[in-house]
Amino acid sequence: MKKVILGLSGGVDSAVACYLLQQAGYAVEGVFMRNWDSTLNNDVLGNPNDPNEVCPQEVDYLDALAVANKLGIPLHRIDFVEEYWERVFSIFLEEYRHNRTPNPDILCNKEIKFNSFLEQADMMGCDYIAMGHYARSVHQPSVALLRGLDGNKDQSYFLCQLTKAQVAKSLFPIGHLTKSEVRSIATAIDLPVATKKDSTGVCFIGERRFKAFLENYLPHQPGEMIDTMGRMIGKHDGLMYYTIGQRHGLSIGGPGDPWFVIGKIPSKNQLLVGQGFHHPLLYSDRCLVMGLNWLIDDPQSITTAQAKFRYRQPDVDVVLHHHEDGSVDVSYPTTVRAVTPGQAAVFYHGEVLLGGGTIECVYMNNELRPY
RNA sequence: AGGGCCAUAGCCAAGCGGUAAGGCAAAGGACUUUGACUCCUUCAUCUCUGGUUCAAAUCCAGAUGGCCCUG
Repeated sequence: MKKVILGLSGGVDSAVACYLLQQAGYAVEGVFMRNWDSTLNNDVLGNPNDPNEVCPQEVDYLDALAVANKLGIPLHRIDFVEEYWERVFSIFLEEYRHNRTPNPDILCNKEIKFNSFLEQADMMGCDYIAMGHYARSVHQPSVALLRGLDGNKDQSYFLCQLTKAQVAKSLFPIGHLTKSEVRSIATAIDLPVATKKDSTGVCFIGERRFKAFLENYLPHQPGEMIDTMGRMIGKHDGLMYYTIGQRHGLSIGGPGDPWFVIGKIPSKNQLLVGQGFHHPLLYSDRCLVMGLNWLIDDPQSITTAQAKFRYRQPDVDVVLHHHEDGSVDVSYPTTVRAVTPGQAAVFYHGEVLLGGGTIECVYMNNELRPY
């Protein structure tokens, strides 16, 4: 009997994954990861949780425990608070300091869930690890990672930094199901978390009022908001608190269309703002992607693909031009709104995830965008 | 000092005697394992004081505030 170590989060998805693994004949053990300590990590501002109540993380643990009991598997608890801080959160903050918009959950998957966790699981003598992601792994005849079948929930975007070795060790038991199918299985077998609301927010940290949350770690650096004519439109609290294409939180009232963040000028600590969802400066037709990770054999041979520049964004047809240093120029003649440095560009051929990297800089008609 | 114009929510702004449109911002919610976007909901008795009228943001008088022109 093959042994699987499953990440049990306390949510429905991993719970149903557990059940499906059992049905498939695996010996399953659960691991609850604890990667964030609000007190230790000074997570105070923007934290909606009443410090006097049982914290949501404990609730999740108890839910995971209830699921483990219901399904009759052992549940272990592992603490990666330190690893998470050093290998995910500190990089996350560093990116913000550079006025970029990082994607912590991609790093978390790469460094924690499919690395630290995998190491632990190996020590526990497992054949595979499993997670409740909406994505599919293929091991034979060759290793591949596919999109989740539920187009609305597909989470393969977050897995773009996994190596083939990691995918080869991973099972995604719910990747071929839709969310509603997962819910009905959960209901059918009477799981205690069958109707629990989906969790969102940075994984392991949870919902936060984001700007306030960042203020715990990145102090204010007030400056001006200006429009493309150089007119002062308002004040900002720090370039790092804003992302390209953002509308809310600018507090710019008055006539005309809503205002959006359309650029950053770090040398003057100025935030560039413009009116209208379709402001021309928000659009680009090319970007440079670095830090690429490929899940296929001959990446150089890939010259066209579909891509996502943000989670849940519709696919965009792109043309890839590979540089010698491994970076890739990605062109998208159809033009895309708010492609943002720090976010991931993830490439697909149909269902297959080819690989992905981090957006470094963005161009329109060969002109660098001030992002 | 004369003359003219204007005064509606945090900001723009409809309304022209019949019981306050809309947009921006903000707040709350939905969506979402990043960050955004998007969607939904909420948000004024009309500068003040008198008067005319069954009825006034809408008419009249005065006050206050702001803008413009003339000396």
